[in-house]
Amino acid sequence: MSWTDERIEKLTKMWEGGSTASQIAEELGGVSRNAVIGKAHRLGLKARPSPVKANDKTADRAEAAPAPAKAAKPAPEPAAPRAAPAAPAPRAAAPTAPTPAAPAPRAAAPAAAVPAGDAPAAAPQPRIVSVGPGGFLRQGPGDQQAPIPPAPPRRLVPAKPSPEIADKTSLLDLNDRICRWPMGHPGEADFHFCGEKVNPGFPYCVEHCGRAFQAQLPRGHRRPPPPLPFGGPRVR
DNA sequence: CCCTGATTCGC
DNA sequence: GCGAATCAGG
Repeated sequence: MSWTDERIEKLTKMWEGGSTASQIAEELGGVSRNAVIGKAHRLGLKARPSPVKANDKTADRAEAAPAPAKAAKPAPEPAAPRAAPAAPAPRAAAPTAPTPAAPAPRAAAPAAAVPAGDAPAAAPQPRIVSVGPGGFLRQGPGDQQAPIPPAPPRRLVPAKPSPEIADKTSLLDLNDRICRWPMGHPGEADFHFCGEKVNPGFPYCVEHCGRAFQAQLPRGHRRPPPPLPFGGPRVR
């Protein structure tokens, strides 16, 4: 697969929307998670909370002697790696949380680059109450402007499996007082459980206890095994 | 182990 | 430019 404009667009959209690289890769199809990340970086749209990049400890005091015991590898010159990434904003450590780029007062275009080095004026920033999942900003009820990155498009799942089993005993309905004898095949839409009142002391109702527990007959008098509750192993 | 994103580097 | 391999934190 190649990176067509459409695919790039989708990647960009999902990436900025907060989808994980895996989700994006799955959605696009034909590409791996790594491919998505690599492409995203090449496109210049990086910058999302990375689980591994949270490092930012101020150097600490009372910590001198212990040997670093690190860098078992090449450890080349710290400077001059590869293509010098135009480090845009080496701004001093901001005391506040690293919230997403403050919405520009004018052009609301979510530009990837934030070269604005020094903006002394405190722009009419919306009052940020909290940061929701995906990094979008919650605002106070009085604030007008809608949150610009709207809720990230997460994958949706149906609230209910299907109306067919709505009145049937599902896995979640099981307790130790109702018969858990399976009806149908697991994985199928109408799979459910017996749901009858249990035979006290047993996990099944009286009827299914009769199926589950059978007297051991003397050798030579065994009957062929009863049909398995699931109808036997299924072949896919 | 699983997940995540970041980085490297041969192609 | 691409992406597998690798790294490293959660």
